Amino acid sequence: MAELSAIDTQISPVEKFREYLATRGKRLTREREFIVEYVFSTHEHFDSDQLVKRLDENNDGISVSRATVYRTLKQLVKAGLLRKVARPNGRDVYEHDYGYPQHDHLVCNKCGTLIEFHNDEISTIVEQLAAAEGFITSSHRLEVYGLCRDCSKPQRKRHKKLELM
Amino acid sequence: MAELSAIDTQISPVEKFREYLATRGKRLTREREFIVEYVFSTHEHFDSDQLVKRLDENNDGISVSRATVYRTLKQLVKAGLLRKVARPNGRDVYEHDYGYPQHDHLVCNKCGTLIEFHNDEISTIVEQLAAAEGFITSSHRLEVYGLCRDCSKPQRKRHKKLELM
DNA sequence: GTTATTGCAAACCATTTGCAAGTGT
DNA sequence: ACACTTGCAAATGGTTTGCAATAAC
Repeated sequence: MAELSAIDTQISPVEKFREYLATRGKRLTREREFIVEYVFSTHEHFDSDQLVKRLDENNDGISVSRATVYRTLKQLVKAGLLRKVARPNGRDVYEHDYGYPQHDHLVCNKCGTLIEFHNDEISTIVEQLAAAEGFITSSHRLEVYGLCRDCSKPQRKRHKKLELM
Repeated sequence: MAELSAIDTQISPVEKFREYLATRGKRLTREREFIVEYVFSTHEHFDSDQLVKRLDENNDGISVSRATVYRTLKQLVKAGLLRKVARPNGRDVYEHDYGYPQHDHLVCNKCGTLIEFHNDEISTIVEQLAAAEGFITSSHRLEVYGLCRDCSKPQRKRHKKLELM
C-alpha cells in the first residue's frame, strides 16, 4: 500500500493516525493519542503486555485499559504506523512502520535480542528475483537467526531458559 | 546446534528423530513415528490444527491425540527436523528444516500463495552483515510480500478476505 | 519391571468481545 | 444528542499440563 514513505514522513504519527481515523468516522481520543505518543517516543520493539504495564506506571494522569491497548494497537497496524512481528515463542511484537526506513533483524536464539540492520543490496536482489517470478513486491522481512556477540562467548552466565520437558 | 546439514541428510527423518530421542532417554513411540512419517511425506507448510485433523482422517489404524501432536511438534523443532514459522495472523506454521535446502518465500498478500526460491547471494550478504555485528548465524528467513503473477493481473476474480472491523 | 508416554479433560493465557457508562464532535 | 469509545469482566481459542492408564526399552 503506502509507497511514498519519504514524503509521508513529514506528518507526525499522531497526525497520521488522526487522518486515518477521520476518514473512517473514528475519533482521536485521549487514550489513543496517549498510546501513539508513548509508542513513538522511543524506537524499540514491544509487545502488548509490556505496553499495558508501561502505560500503567508511567501514568501522566491518563491510564489506559488493557482492552483499549489491544484495540488501539490493532488500528495502528491498519493505519500503517506499526507493524506486527510474529515471534515463534507466541509473543507478537510491534515495531515502527512509519517514519522508519526498511530494516532487517538479527535474532539471537539464546537471549532473544533483536539487532536491526539495513542493507540495500538485499532489497535489490529481492526485487530482481521477484520480477523473475512475475511477482510484484511491496516489502520484505528478513530475520537472521543465530547467536549474538554476548551469547556466542564461551561459558557466559546462563541466559534465559525457555522450555522444559 | 546441528551444523553439518549436508552430511546428516543421509539419515531419514525418523532415524534422525530416533537418535535425538535416544540421546535423552526418550522413546520412539508409534505415535511419534507416525507423525514424523506423515509430516515428511510431503513438503508443505502446516499448522498444529491441520495436522491434528489430518492424523484423524488419514487414520491407518493409528490415531494421535491433540496433546501428543503438540508435544511431538515441539520436540521435532528441538530435534532440528522442523522449523516453526510465526505468521502475523496468530497461526504458527511448520516447515521442514531437515533434508531440505535453505530457501526463501514470496508471499502473496492477496491469495496467500507461498512461492519458494533459492538464492546464494543473499546468504552471503547475510553472513557478512552478521559477522560485522559479531553475530554467528545459523539460518535465516526471508519473506517477500507482494502480489503474485495471477493476483497482479488486472481485474481477476476476488480472492480471500481476512479481517474485519 | 521401570520409566517414559499417551489421552483426556481441566487449566492457562494472551487476546477478543458484550455491554453499560462515558466522551468526542 | 448521536455515535464512537472505554473499561470491566466474561468469553474465546490455541496451547499446555496433571494424572491415571498404557506401552517402550
